[in-house]
Amino acid sequence: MPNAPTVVKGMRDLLPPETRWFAEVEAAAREVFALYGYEEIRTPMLERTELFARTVGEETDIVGKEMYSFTDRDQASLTLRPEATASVARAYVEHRLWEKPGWTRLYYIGPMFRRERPQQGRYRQFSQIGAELLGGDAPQMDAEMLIMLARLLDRLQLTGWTLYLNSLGCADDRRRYDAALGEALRPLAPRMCADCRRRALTHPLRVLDCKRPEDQELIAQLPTPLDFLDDGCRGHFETVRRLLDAAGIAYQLQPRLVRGLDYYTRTAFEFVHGALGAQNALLGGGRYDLLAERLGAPKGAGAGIGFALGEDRLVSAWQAGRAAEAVPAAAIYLAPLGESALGPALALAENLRRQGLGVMAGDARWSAKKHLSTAARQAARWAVLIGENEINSRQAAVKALATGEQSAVGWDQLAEFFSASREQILSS
RNA sequence: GUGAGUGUAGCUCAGCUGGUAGAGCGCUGGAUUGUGGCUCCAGUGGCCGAGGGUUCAAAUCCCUCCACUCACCCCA
Repeated sequence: MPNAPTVVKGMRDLLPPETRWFAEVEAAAREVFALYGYEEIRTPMLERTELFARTVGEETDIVGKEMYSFTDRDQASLTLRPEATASVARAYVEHRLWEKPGWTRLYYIGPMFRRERPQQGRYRQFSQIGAELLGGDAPQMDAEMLIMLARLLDRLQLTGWTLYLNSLGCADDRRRYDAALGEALRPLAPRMCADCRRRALTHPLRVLDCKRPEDQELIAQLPTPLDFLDDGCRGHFETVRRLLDAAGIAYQLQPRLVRGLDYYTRTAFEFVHGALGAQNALLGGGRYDLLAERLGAPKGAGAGIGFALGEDRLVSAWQAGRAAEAVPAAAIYLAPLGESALGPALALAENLRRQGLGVMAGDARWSAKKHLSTAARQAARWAVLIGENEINSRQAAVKALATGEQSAVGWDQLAEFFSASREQILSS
């Protein structure tokens, strides 16, 4: 097929059975979120470019070079969302959600877009599952969110992850820290790698998570944000840690953990997983006490904490530890033998579906052999053959594909037959 | 944006220092007139990523481009 259109670079088709893994992950997430009182929010995939520039940060890579932006016909600059926290914060402010009683708990599931060079675990369209807990600055919120995340990963029976925890401090701390870091970096930077020398000027915090072993010794001499927490932030962080300990959530203190988005303050965290290659961040998040306020929420009402989980990465890590089992799209395979059987056969299938039984049919022109072969390879549990004999006797030929046992079942007894068999299988 | 690796059948790949294309899987049919996943047999299937160059001769050597992958960067 010459010149046939192909998928856009960095984007991919998710086919069965992979779509099934995604659906399972999403169902588990919804289930766990509900246990903590979270409800779903759906915001548009398109936002004003300005929203991301103001919240994510003008200087970040995401805003600087990774956004899919275009000018609409009315000259408005619009952008395909690179992340959803900004959108949720925007909606929180726009609909004055702080006026509702209690903290606001929202979760979302959906595609995000960043124009990066694709590689393992990194796509230009990728799905994130995230949640935001808004309306307060209590350390209890931070702990609740991390506990919920640990529960979600447990619910998915995912193992092999590590929680990294840090505190970046509040705005004042950050200012003092940035100054001190710049100071400390001046004599050391010339001895570091080219990337670090560049980062020392553009984004000093980033120097901290340089992976070059040669630079580690120098980086170890640099101050970390933890050294500059004021009493309030230190107390906040200590409480979060105490609550995690009490809940039995293991974590690693990672003073050099840095978050990429500008709006983060205080608690920052990341769950990494060993089976993900270079892009090992399974989910990341943190507190953003000023985000919503900057978008117009009254002072104090906009504080919150949130996370985003890379659904594609989660599915990939999840699948890495499981054997693929053949699951039928429908348990019953209907084999109409010949065009003349088609009418009654389809009516029968429809009757079964009315009882909640899944039925998939094969082409009436196929041979019985081809039907059985197809049924078996589609992992169906039963094949129901309807031909002239069956129509004359009003008895369907039902074959259990696992055992090969075949029996004649009256048309009216079919639904009952399958229901009974299903219970038998489930109880055995 | 930078670097490296790889492009041969629908898929996974073989094809040595140039002589004009192969396997396994898949798919179709048969062994089995209405009975399966196994087995056996047969068949189907490729402008060897694209363009140019060297040569009597290029999948193979050289150049350019394109695509994919991984890594850097950055992040979920």
